Amino acid sequence: MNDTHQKPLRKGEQTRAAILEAALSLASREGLEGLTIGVLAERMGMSKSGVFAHFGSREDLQIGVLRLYHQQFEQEVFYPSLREPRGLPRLESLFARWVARVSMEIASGCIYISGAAEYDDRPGAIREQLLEMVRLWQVALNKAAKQAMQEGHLSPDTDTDQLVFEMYGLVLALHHDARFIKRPGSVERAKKGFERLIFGLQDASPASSVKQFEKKSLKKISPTL
Amino acid sequence: MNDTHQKPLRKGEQTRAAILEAALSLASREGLEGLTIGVLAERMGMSKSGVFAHFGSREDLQIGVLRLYHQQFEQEVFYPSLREPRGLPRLESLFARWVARVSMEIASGCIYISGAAEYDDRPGAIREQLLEMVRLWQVALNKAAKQAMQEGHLSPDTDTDQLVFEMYGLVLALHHDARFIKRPGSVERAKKGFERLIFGLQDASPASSVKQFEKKSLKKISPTL
DNA sequence: TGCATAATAGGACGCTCGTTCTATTTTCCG
DNA sequence: CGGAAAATAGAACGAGCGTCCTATTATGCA
Repeated sequence: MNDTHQKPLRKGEQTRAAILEAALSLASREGLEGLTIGVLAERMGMSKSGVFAHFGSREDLQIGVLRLYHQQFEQEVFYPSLREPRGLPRLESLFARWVARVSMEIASGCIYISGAAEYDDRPGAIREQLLEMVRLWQVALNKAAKQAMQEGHLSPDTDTDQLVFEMYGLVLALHHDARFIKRPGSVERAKKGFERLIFGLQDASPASSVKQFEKKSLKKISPTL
Repeated sequence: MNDTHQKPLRKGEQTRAAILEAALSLASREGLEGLTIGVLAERMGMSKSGVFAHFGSREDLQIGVLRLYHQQFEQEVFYPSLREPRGLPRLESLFARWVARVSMEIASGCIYISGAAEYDDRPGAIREQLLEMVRLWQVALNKAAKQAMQEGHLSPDTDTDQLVFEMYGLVLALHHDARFIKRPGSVERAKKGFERLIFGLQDASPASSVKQFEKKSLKKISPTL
């Protein structure tokens, strides 16, 4: 009953972290559902039970992987973009870093995206955890879009939910074409799509020019746009 | 050596077809990789070996499911759209029917999309089959887009690969938000995205008005577009 | 109606999985 | 250093998997 357990000792946490790293790399390639304790143990040079003991169950391991991924994503994509000025620059940075990360992950795979497919219809703690993270990310994008509106960088009538939907679509298409079809040029297409998307949403009213933000020129799909 | 085998008898093909239908329904929910012979047999009220005998292997079963899905997709989405006049009407029909099918599949799942995630990195006959089908579909969309260009419905400089990329993105986002996040309104967002996409690509040159195709009005994201 | 053959059932196989139990080794603090 | 506690190994479990083999039942043509 009384919580008399001491702070856990060093070695355990250290290997636990190493296991989680290996597990993340494995889950990126094989999917969270394809992550297997046996293979993980082999890759770690440990016994199955040795690995297992660090997590109460496979599900806890998977959730640990999820949390680690989330942490990396925040570190690499979200936080650095907060250093950009709020408004369109920050929104652009979020998208650019997101695309950069996904395109670096082409060989391994984005767990947010592959996980969404795996846990479509599979209730449980893993789905819940993943859902929360993806929601958080979409909310962050939405907030940045709303700020861009408030700053006058985007039209005041912008439907930010729609904007985030389409941004997500571009990244999903990138992931799909690059990773499944293995077609080159997908990164450029995602960027181009975003430029076109933003171009159509920039505020055309003269007042907005006060914000020292000139309407970006569009390397367009169609010159007659 | 000599092919003296007769045309196979009726009953076998009949149950084979029934099994494939059940397998498709199962694979839609659980994924192709989650399709299991035991569960399938149970659902069919047959023995595992009874089911198995109709296919040389699980892989052949999965490929059969894939082919059945493709056939349904063609029947429901592709062929009906060919009755629309070539150009933008046909392209719009393809997209609309595609979206309609995916939104009806929200409870089960689109195998093209879930399969793409599952067979990202898993070489073999299944991936090859799936890849061919998805490529075929993208080529069909591309062809329709090119025709819309030739008919003067879209600007002659339209990058159709880019257009198909973004169309695919919209459907992927629809699938993601509706099926994983279970957020309502995704269908409308996909349609809205497509309208915006097409709006930006319509030919503004006066000559194009000859084609009796007026520039569609846009229920826009942003009224100041 | 018979009879070859197709269709199905039942059981067993080898494998991998997550998990548990117990024993052994390693770690780290008093 | 010594000894409690943590970390790991090793073996075994029960279940589910695809597949194979052999018997049994159902089918459909002569």
